[in-house]
Amino acid sequence: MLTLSTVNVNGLRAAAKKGFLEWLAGTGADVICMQETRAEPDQLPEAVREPGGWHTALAPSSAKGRAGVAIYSRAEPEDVRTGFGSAEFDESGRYLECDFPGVTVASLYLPSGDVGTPRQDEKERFMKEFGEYLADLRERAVASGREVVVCGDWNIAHREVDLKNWKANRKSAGFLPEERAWLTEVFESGYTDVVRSLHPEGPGPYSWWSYRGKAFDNDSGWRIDYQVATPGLVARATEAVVERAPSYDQRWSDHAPVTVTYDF
Amino acid sequence: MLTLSTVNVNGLRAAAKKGFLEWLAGTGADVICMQETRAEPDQLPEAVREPGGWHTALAPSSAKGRAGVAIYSRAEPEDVRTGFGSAEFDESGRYLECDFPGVTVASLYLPSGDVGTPRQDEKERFMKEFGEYLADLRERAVASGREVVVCGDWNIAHREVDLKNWKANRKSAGFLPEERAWLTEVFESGYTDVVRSLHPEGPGPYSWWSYRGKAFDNDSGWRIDYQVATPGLVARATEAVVERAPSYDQRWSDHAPVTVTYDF
DNA sequence: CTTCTGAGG
DNA sequence: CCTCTGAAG
Repeated sequence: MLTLSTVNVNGLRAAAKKGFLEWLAGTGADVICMQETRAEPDQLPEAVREPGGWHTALAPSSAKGRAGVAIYSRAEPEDVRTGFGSAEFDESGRYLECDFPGVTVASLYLPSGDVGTPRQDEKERFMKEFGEYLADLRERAVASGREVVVCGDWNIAHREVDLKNWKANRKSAGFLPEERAWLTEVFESGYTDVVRSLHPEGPGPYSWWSYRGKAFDNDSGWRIDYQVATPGLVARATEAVVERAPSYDQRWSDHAPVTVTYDF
Repeated sequence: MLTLSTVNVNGLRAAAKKGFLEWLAGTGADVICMQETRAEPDQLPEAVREPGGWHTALAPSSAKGRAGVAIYSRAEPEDVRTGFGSAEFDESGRYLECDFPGVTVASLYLPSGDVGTPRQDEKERFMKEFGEYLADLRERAVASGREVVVCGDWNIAHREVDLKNWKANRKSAGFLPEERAWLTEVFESGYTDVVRSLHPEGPGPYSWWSYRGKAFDNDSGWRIDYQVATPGLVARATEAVVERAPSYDQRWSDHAPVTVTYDF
């Protein structure tokens, strides 16, 4: 049994002040992938950087206060690797892999952008490079008989059922035709969207609600956090939940943890 | 009877969220001089920009989020003037005058600096220019039979009794020999430190406690907020209080209001 | 609306 | 330690 959680914490320091550590103490997950830690290891309190019972792998961004991914695991990883061989992105705190027996778990934070801005161009460059890496990763997994799951904030809603307001967002970054097409390619290249495979019907479950306006209270959310896995894992996935907070004030991030149990 | 308060609000927007408006509603002051408003008029909520029963004169800095002085008064001023004729400082939100019958009330926010930094050089340039202006202001007051009081954050403790830890601060900006000498000059040129004249004994009353460490709880304060007045007002000053908050959490600024009643 | 930063205090 | 800012989300 392997239970995997992924959550964009929107600042690990802020999250820790608002309840992340209580969630961590209560979770049954074996591995937790985090995104947007937005901190150097030295900036984190001890209880966050090295919580008892967990091994922690951190990949901060070279730009202070930006991005940053991490993987916490009850078992010590066999190997830890940062980046995916990209000159542009390997120091940007967006990708981290940990190997466990028979399975590689990755934490991904795909750039977010706004249409017509340099950040959106960056997102597109990332998608291109990372897509190629995913193909390579899969080939190596097949060759070595390992499974792979890439957990994280992909910053793209795949289909209309993956966001509350798809009509209003047809021209919004995160739901652009080219972004959706890219995800489709990923999902047709030997990787599967595990939550959707367990819950074929939408709408949702959403995993992100903007802090702006009343998005959370109106459940005006997006499903942009995924566990994207190779077939051996998909076949063994038994349960998926999005741990939506009970109320606005009980949130410690604008994203909710996406947790999947694998009979592995 | 004229009651005058002066207080560095350390961000009028923040202060308003923490109790400034309640203090305003309860004060018996007729005129309130404020410093470090740190806001453009448009950034202020209506209840702060135009509270009922008050006339408000604002002199924001041209640099957003910095400095800024204001004068609130129950009576409408006869005249309002910003700056003191300085090319360098007139747009910096550091000086504002309001005329009332027989008396000119000014709100002053003297720059603060750190030894060896450009800000300290700026403070020194300000002291020099403003010292000359004070002499001129006094001459005009004498000639026209008006009184003058310059209220504000002068960012200088005058004597050893004016801060808790004078020995440790002999080389600190705000208690440098040259700054203290400058204040002595002011106080020997026809202006008087009204609070000290009513309370000749120190230590204190302090008007500022750093937010750092336990300065407030230890009463490790500085007296840097003054009402500096011409003789006709000094002679009529009957009572002076520093409205130190009852506890750390009840503060809405790191400074306390300094309130003087004049039998005028 | 929130989290960072860095300047300023 | 606190309040702004501006970038970012």
